[in-house]
Amino acid sequence: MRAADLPQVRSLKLFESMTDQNFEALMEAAYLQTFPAQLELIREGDPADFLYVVIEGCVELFARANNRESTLGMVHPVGTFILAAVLKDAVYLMSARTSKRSKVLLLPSDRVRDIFYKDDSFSRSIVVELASCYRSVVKEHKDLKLRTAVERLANRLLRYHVDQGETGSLKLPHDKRTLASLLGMTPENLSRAFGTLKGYGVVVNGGSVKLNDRPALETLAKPNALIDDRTT
Amino acid sequence: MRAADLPQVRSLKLFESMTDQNFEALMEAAYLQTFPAQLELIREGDPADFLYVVIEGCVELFARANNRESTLGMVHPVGTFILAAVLKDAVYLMSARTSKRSKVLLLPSDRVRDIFYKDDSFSRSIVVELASCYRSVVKEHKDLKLRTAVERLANRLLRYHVDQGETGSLKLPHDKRTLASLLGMTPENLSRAFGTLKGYGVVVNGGSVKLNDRPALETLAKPNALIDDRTT
DNA sequence: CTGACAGCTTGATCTGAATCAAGAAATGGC
DNA sequence: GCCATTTCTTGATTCAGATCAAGCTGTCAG
Repeated sequence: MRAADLPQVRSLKLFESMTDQNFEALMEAAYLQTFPAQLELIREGDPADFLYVVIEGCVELFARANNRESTLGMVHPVGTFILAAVLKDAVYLMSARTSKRSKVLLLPSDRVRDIFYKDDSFSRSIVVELASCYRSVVKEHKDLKLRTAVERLANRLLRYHVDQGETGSLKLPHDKRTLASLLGMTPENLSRAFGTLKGYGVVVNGGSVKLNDRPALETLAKPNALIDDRTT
Repeated sequence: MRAADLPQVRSLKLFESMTDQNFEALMEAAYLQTFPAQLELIREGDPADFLYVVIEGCVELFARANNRESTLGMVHPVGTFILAAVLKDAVYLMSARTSKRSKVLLLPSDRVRDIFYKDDSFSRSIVVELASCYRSVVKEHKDLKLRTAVERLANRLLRYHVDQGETGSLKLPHDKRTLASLLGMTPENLSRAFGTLKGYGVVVNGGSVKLNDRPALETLAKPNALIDDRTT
């Protein structure tokens, strides 16, 4: 990878406190690449050759089985994916594709494991990242098992709203097809769910959403820190 | 805790390669306790004061929201639970109760974090354990999103069958109520799902299940290593 | 043995969500 | 700008699974 890209990568939380020597050893074998939209980066079942870090753009994690496909998560800058597979030297459980043009850092997994065991600071960052990813999936799982489709959508809108600065309106960060799959429903059903939310002050216009009656929406959504909070 | 219990704990994979000194420091503040069935050990939302290790018995992990309750997992010996909350010093995302009389090891979480940072061998074991838990939840999530209720039950039966030595019959390890919740369905629907599986050679008698037509059951279940395999 | 109770099953019905089938609206290429 | 393609919405219908309501079965205390 090019030397000009190094400072940008070095400043990521994952790498900032590791030693220069180990950082160089890690980057020596790394690739920083820009991929077009809709490119399949990894396929579930393949051995975990690289750890991926999304630097710019957005990557969709998904899985297939029984002729069905489901979106399991969206990774935004700066986030990693398939960390557990790399640490365990196992196969990927999820596939990944870019959802828009994206800059992605690829770190060879044997190198990551080497330095994980050498560099205490790096291993701590990794563990925090891994624990966070773990808790995110648990929250997703609770969301799916304990809520109806409309409740999931309502809470998701409230989350995006907070992410985007609580201005009373928000932009959907993904197309509705993807959002539907992420929320565990069909696109048709997402449309209808938006219809239901009209009664709670939710006005949709393409990818723009206005929340005109937050109290009503929250009464419906019943947001729960143990499912919706991104930080803990 | 009593000195007599130490060797048993020391031999657990999580602790076997750490230094004596660190092991003693960890155990000094630990409790090894036996709890009766149906005792709530932790409640979601509480701060993670202890890391739990199930030594004997069985512990159910579950969560509540919106007047609904769902079983998220069952922990058998020797398994840990709420490791991520302990490492992140955050609140528990799940509640836990004993499903039968159980012997459980409680490790104060500040002590676990201290020694995690001091003892390389321990931290590696922890990371492997954490990565494994993470991958398990991802698999659960895929199971729920990509399969119907009958498919989930069929695959679960095949899993128990393998766990118990592929003798052609198996014992359900939990009562049907719990199994239903674990599989994301109601007890009534579990009954009906067993009814459907009769056509595939599945004969149920209380907690005993016979699989009389494995090929048919597998055709229905379409087991998938990336969802069902426990080891990778 | 008997009654009470929990756990499970079965049947009837209802409901949330998927599917099927058109349209409508946005998007992109030329 | 205009057509072609994709994305989204809307309506009709079907289906899986939840809920409601009895009934059944095994267990256990007395």
